[in-house]
Amino acid sequence: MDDNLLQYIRRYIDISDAEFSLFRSYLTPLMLKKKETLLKNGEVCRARYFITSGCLRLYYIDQKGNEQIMHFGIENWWITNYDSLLNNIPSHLIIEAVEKTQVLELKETSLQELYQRIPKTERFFRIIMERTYIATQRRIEFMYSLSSEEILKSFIDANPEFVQRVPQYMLASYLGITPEYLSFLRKNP
Amino acid sequence: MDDNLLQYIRRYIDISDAEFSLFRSYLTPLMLKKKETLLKNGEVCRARYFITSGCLRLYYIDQKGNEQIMHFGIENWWITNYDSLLNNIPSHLIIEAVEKTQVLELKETSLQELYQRIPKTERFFRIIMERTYIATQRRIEFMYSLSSEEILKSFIDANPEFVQRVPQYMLASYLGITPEYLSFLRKNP
DNA sequence: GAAAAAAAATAAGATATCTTAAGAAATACG
DNA sequence: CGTATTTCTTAAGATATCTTATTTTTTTTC
Repeated sequence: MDDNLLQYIRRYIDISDAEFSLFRSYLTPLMLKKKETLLKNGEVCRARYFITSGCLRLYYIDQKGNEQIMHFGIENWWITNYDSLLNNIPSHLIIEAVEKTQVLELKETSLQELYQRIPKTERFFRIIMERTYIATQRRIEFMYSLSSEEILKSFIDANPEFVQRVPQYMLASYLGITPEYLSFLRKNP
Repeated sequence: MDDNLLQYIRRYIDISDAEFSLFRSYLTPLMLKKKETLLKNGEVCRARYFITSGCLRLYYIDQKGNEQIMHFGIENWWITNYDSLLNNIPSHLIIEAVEKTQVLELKETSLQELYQRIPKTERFFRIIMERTYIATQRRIEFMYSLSSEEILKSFIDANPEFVQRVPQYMLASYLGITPEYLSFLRKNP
């Protein structure tokens, strides 16, 4: 688990073993059962979570009472509600385990301290943020230019193993279509 | 112009006048006429641009040959193609002036140097990236949960002055609808 | 200031996607 | 293991949005 994280960090910055130990000491492992939540509706988000195993989803309940999934998080991804975390506002987004999931919690207060003690972590989180943003941009472009059928097809092609892990109705929500229509699209190829 | 930039930076980090001068020396002012481009299809993006006046749009041409606008940039916003810039890949996104526009160009090579010379600039750009990401997240949530009619209405309500500045067909593209449908929606309130 | 070009409006018909409702299949649970 | 709950499928009818084509209005250009 720690090895994964270390490798992950070293993809982006040089960090000594001692520095990593310090970094690691700011992280708290949490184990979540399926359907347990990390962040509830109305709570202010106070931490980021690095997923070491399992799968989380970040979603909200819309006016009509439907769950709308913004994105999923899997192994080696950070997940949080940045808007709530950085602007100190209550979250209407919910972070919940899709399956049994292990995360490392990094409290935002700890992170600010970490930035002081190991300045290069600021670079690390800048890079993470850049990459997260780029992923989102690509996704928007995708959704803008493809029909639902094409979006579904290319998502399944790109993430065949992941598609097996989540219920189809969650996939439909993530892709912005109804489960019924997803079912229809799968049947009529 | 420089004052605007200085104020803007000081919203996020403490920076001395001397440091700001140094920062400023890495920026090159460019003046764009309407329809001039900062980034062409197929080019690798090498810089970020801080808009001091005017308006730019970032868009691509989809399979059907339609322009698809990803977003606009106005005064006091940074604009670039992060995917191309940071991954050194050719851009299929185009950055073009919607009206006469003045920008300050920050080459990526200069920025890397700046990170070394004034480490706190790393913090500044981390924060910019976070805020940019949050804006995008909010937008996705918006587009997921509202009908075209609601999206249009709330965009116009939130940005009445901006709506006057860009042609309607660009607004339609940005909001993900056809110009004809936008026209229809305006007529049938 | 007139001609050309670009942008916006209108409207009819086409299509993608949603809604509703019911039954079938799969999974979780005691 | 059998019942309860959740998830998935199917299909018909409804609706939002697009397409195409034409006309009108506005803006640009010489």
